Amino acid sequence: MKTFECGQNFLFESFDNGQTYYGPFKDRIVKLVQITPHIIGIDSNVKKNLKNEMEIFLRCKDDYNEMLKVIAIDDLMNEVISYSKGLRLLKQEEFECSISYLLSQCSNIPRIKHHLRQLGEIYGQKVRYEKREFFLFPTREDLLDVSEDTFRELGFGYRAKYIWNFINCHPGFLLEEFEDSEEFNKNLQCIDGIGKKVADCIQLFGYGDVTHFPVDIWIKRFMIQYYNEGKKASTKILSRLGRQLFKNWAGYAQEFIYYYARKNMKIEN
DNA sequence: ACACAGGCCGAAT
DNA sequence: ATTCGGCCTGTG
Repeated sequence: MKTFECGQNFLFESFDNGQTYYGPFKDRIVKLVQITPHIIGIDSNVKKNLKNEMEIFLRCKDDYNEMLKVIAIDDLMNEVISYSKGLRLLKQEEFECSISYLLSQCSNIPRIKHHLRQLGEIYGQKVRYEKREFFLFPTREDLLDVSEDTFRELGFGYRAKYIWNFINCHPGFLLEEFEDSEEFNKNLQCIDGIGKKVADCIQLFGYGDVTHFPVDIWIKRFMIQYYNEGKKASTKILSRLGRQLFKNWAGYAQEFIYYYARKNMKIEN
């Protein structure tokens, strides 16, 4: 399932080469099965309100075809789309998402997954589901008593301070709502350890604001090569460019491009 | 063994 | 407004 192979979520995993994925979502373990290219089967150890929760998680209300039309701005994007089509953007749980992207900086996917799994195994609730053992991701409250040193011992390195600070110094953060998308973005960047890229990711994947266009190293390579005549540009500039090109669906374009770029672009510079 | 990661921060241009 | 070194440490 492309949705879980494009680096937006770190805790869902497949046990059968990609037909079925299991992972934590809020208070439960969810199973998603690709039945046909267009149909996803859903199950969970907690059935209550499952359909509604999954419609939000999988962003079922988005007009996928409309989105495709808007981001198909040229031949290149048509190629990207035909390669990445089927991928769904997720609207993840806010706290887990924030911690994930705070940990992601200057790291790599296997390591990020390892760190997040450790948090689950130590501080999250254990759940048995279909004869397997899973762990929910801890809530902010679950992590209030954990010291910065402990996070360091888990291998977070200099990110330990960011994580501790986020948990302990921004208790109201998740509840805050901002009318203005830009204002929220700036407020996120005021938090220690959150810069432009991480703020964009949290806003896009955690708060469901698909107008944002996070620029990581892969997006940067792609954008510079194809939409900036090979000239260097800052992530800030490229993020703005992405939003100009792909309008209100920039977040989808970003994930489509990411999936495409990781598989198809050679590493240069 | 030893650079290098899906950045951020602060200081110095 | 842009560039640069340092930050931690698991992974390749």
